[in-house]
Amino acid sequence: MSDIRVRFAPSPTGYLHVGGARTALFNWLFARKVGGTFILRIEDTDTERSSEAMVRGILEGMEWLGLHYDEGPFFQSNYADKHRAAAYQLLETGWAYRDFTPKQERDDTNIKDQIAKERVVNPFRDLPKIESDARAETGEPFVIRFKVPAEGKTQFDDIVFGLQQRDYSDIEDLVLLRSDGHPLYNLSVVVDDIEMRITHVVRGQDHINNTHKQVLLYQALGKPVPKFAHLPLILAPDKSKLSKRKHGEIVSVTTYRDAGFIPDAFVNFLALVGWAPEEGLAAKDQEIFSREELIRIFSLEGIHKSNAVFNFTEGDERNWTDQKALWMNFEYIKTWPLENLLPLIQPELQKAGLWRDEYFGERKAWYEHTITLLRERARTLLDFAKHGRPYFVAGLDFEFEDAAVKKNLQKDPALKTLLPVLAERFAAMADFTHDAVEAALRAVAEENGVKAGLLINATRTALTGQSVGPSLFELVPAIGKQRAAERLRHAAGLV
RNA sequence: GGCGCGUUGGUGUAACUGGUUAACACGCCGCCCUCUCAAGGCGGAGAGCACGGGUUCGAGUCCCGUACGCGCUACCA
Repeated sequence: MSDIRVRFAPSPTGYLHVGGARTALFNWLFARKVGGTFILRIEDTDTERSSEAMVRGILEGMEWLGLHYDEGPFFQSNYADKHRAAAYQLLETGWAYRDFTPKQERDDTNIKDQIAKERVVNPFRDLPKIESDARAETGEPFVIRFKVPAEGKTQFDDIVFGLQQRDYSDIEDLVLLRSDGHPLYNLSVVVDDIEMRITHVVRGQDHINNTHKQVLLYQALGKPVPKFAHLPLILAPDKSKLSKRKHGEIVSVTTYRDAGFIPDAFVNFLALVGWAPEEGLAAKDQEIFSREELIRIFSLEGIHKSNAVFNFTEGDERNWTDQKALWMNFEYIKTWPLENLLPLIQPELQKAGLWRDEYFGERKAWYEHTITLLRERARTLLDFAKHGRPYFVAGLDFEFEDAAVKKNLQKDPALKTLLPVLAERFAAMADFTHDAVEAALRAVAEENGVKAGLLINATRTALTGQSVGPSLFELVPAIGKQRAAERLRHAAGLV
């Protein structure tokens, strides 16, 4: 195992955002690739916005994606003492100062804007230490601010964005400790990353500005600066930042779990937004990658700089999320090894009350064959219970779609007599196979002077209640002789 | 406003250190197959690489400017 250590550090917002999921994924891939350590740390220093329930959403998302962490979850709030100590250390070493400006004054946005615009130097910045200590002694409230040097600039070489520089004059004296003694984000992050010996910080591009501040903190604390890789953002179709408030459930990965996505498919999709394998590492134009392949070919250098758009149509039920993600899921359902797929389908059938343990035993062959039939047309895992219901229930415990009944059963009154005829023919068959069923059905059609198609489509609806589905002669044997005959007789009543 | 970053078809991406008619996938359209719907096969439309200048024999690839977009600009994270 190498000594490379990375972390994913979400704030507990109650759900794992797709952008966050990709950040987690890239950290995970990188760690696995180099044999490093992947750490999960919950940034809950803002106690007002944190709760256990909020954390659970994150954990659930990680779990579903299969992004297992080697250490954690750590909770940043547990280390507040260390963060505070660091703030006081910086105060002692002269890298920070007490700011006694009353809070009300600071909360006034007009005053704040003015200070920012005119680059007003904080009056407490150079308050003599003795005086500062004395005022603190009397109980006068203060915040601890970092003292950004007057001249010079920060710089770091971002793995994705290249050399980044910032004049000190463009960085404000950030608050390290609130007046209630609460440590703030930039300080906490740096102290924790030092403590956890993080070597590579891989996070969203929206943190680039913070990074300059953090570099300063590392230096003031006399610690080595880790390497940084900032990721481009994932935007909504209107190019605005993807947010739950604005875009709803589509941003939460649990939505994809609940919508019947295969986690590997979603991971595969996510990996390809903002990143592509470097030439030669993967087959040209390859897009389907297993986790193992992704780990093998992943590199931070392959991440690109421009933001990506997550393409979906609001209000469109079929294209409720990115079409390529949808396609990817379908592709996995269709082509994944059956033994991978089966464990994901079982819970879906159980939820719908369709599961029978004999699918593991004497009905195994039938079950697996039926699943291979259904997977051809399933777009999500949910479809196995939805479209598959007629295959798994006894009798007539499934829905007849109105449109299907109208289109295929009520199309020709002759079906009223033909369906029972077909039922009897089926019931009398010894060999209920694809070819035998086809021969029987075509014979009935010919004897009665109707087109086979009429009977075929009517039979499909009779047996499944649906107008679409697998090839009929595959379908009928899967339903079986008994149920097929029974459903055909029943359907005659619907004509 | 300030600071930073970005810009290849509708979307995601490709195009070795500048070198043939800018490639692939999703989506879209059409044809074939066909018992339905998909899938699959074949074909097509769709960007001349944000725009304007340069450098060069030659630029999507280098330089400058403009526009647009995005991020950050808290005693939030």
